[in-house]
Amino acid sequence: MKKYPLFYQKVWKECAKIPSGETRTYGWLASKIGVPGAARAVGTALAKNPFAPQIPCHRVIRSDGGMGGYSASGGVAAKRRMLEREASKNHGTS
DNA sequence: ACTTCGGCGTAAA
DNA sequence: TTTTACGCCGAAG
Repeated sequence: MKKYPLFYQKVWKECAKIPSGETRTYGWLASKIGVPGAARAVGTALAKNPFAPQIPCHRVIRSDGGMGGYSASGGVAAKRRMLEREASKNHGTS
């Protein structure tokens, strides 16, 4: 069991609070954590996240609406796919 | 639309 | 211990 920085845990926690089909920006998450402007630090936290495919970090996107990157499986492609899948699920249509 | 610089936190040197 | 480099960024030019 490794000890992770408090900042990382905050990020993962907030990230886990994001409802399905919804998306948040890194800056929004950073402000929620308590460090507005640390969008990059937030990205770093998600990048080092040991729960990579487990934590809904794929629901976090850039302020531009882009995916930026994705250190977990599949990369940006998988991220985009999950996002669309959860969004469609929200609509109720397949 | 694209490029450049700035700012935050962590990991590594 | 201090400094440098890095990362799923963001804003400005």
